[in-house]
Amino acid sequence: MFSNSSKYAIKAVLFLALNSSEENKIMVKDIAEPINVPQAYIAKLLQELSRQKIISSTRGPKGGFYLSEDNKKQPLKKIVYVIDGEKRLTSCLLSLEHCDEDKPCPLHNMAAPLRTKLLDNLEHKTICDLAQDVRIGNSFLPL
Amino acid sequence: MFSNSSKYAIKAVLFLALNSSEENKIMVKDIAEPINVPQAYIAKLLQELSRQKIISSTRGPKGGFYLSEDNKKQPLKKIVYVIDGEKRLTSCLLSLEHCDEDKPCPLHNMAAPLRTKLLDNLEHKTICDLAQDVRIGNSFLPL
DNA sequence: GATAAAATATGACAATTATCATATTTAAGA
DNA sequence: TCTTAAATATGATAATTGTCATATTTTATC
Repeated sequence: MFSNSSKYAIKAVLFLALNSSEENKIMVKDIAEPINVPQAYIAKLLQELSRQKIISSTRGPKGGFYLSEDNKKQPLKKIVYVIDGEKRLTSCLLSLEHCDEDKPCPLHNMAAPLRTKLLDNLEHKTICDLAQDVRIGNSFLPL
Repeated sequence: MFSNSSKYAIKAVLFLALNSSEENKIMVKDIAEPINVPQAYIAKLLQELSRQKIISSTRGPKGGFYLSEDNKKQPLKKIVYVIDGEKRLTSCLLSLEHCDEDKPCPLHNMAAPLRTKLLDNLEHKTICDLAQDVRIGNSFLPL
């Protein structure tokens, strides 16, 4: 479904949503440990997310990663698209060129509606929605 | 979603469902071409499927691959499980150990019901169901 | 300014997955 | 029984993804 990298990225961003703010930046080593991802690996992903403006960062002493209010309003889909690329979630289940609603491939009718629904969820669920679910006990850590 | 190998395997099995029978076996080279998969690659997959009794084969002159009546009644899920393993379709979306209905991870509520439905479809849709869809024009080739 | 603490850029290494090649075994038919 | 045509077993190579290491740049503070 998602690549390992996307899973790690989602975990990191959710952690930031729950624990960081513009006034409370978090260093990569303090992110890596609680989300159970190797530090060097998550560092690379965080850099990419930062470059793509999905998360925020400042360097130097007292620096670190955090989510701005704007960052928190982004849909989950953005994370996956940046890390895995769009195709991973949207291409035909059999990777056929000529599969669409008019000429559905043999798996299309069975799976496409479900995937469309998933895409829709990823598009409308924001980072802060996810964080809120955790806060009110609709979903659970640890990551 | 599925690995490349699973996609290839599904295409090959569906091709056999539509074109082979115990009396009409098909050689690997005559499968590879119409489904657009490299011959050496699909050969290896067909061997694995045969070993797992998902398809049938005989060697020697006049040999080849085919589906027995029993083979055709198998659900799609079998193919994917044999090639990709069960975990690929059933493990937590974030690969968390402690995610289940009681303690759903932050993505679980959003995605798990959809995946359950997909699993259910894969379990109940048989090879011959797929072939029938093609025959009656509910879905389309080429593969 | 000098120093130190942080992210950033870059690239090397490892593991997994995809792809290709070939020698061996089996079965049909002359 | 010999030859030939097929799958089978095995393993080599290539590409992608995941993992790790480190030199560079930026910024805060003394």
